[in-house]
Amino acid sequence: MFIQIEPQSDVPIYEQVTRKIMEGIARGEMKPGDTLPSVRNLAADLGVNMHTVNKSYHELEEKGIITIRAKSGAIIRSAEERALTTEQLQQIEKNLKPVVVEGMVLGATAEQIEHMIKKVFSDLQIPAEGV
Amino acid sequence: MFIQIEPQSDVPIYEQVTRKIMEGIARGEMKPGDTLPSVRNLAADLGVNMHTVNKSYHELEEKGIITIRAKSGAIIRSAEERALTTEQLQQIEKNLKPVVVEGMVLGATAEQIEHMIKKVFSDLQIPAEGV
DNA sequence: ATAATTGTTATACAGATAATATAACAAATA
DNA sequence: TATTTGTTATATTATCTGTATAACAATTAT
Repeated sequence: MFIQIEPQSDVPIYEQVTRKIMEGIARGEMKPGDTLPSVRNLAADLGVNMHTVNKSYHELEEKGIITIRAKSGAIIRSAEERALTTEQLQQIEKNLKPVVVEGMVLGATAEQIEHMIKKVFSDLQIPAEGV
Repeated sequence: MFIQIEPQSDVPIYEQVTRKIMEGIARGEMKPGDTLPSVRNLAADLGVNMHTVNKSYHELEEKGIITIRAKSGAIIRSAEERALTTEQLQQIEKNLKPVVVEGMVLGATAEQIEHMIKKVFSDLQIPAEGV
């Protein structure tokens, strides 16, 4: 697997793994139905402990992104299976708020921030509406 | 001061304080040149330790939002003093990315996310361009 | 000038989190 | 049947979070 970890980051390793996998899915490198590598294999690839990867997988499951089949493996859920709930929308907004507020206070305009979001989308090669 | 803390949140107290102060500035409740309450006073108001508030203030200073005058007090920097640097823009984008990616993977569109950002702006009663 | 306030620094402590290290278990798979 | 899988358990180390005191020196108020 293609994941690269920054050991001295302030972001915990398990969180980095979670994000990288989400990025992989967003990029389309991993598709619904695909099986994630076993926690032992991925841990060995990254040079980290099994439990660290296991924690990531459970975080992804809690977010509704994957399904863990006990003693079998983890598969990526399809878009239908993970239909966006209002709770999830609220959670996204909750996560978004402090970042946007900080940008505002530093002097960024709504246009600048919206531009960044389009950039994130385009960097992941997912066409955003009207771009 | 008007800050309310959630003791059992997964967000550290010092981070909550930092965010609430940024919100206050974004709302215009606190303006550039204004003095923040002393770390001891605010800590007493919130019922937390002095060092916890002190950590928030230093985080705000590191972000370029306030200036701490040693043994005197902390004042909010003006928009001119904190002119948005490219590094700060990159930092905002860096903070924005994982949140946006998660939204994408969960099925949110760029339009939905942009709408949330406009909502954050409007909730803080700061008019966003073209809204 | 004196007293109070301020951020700073230092030390110590307790609790939670992060990460690693082994190990064994039971179900699923080869 | 043997291997692989996630699960569970225990233990250890390090870092982070938060509190608790205390003293210091500069600023500010009286």
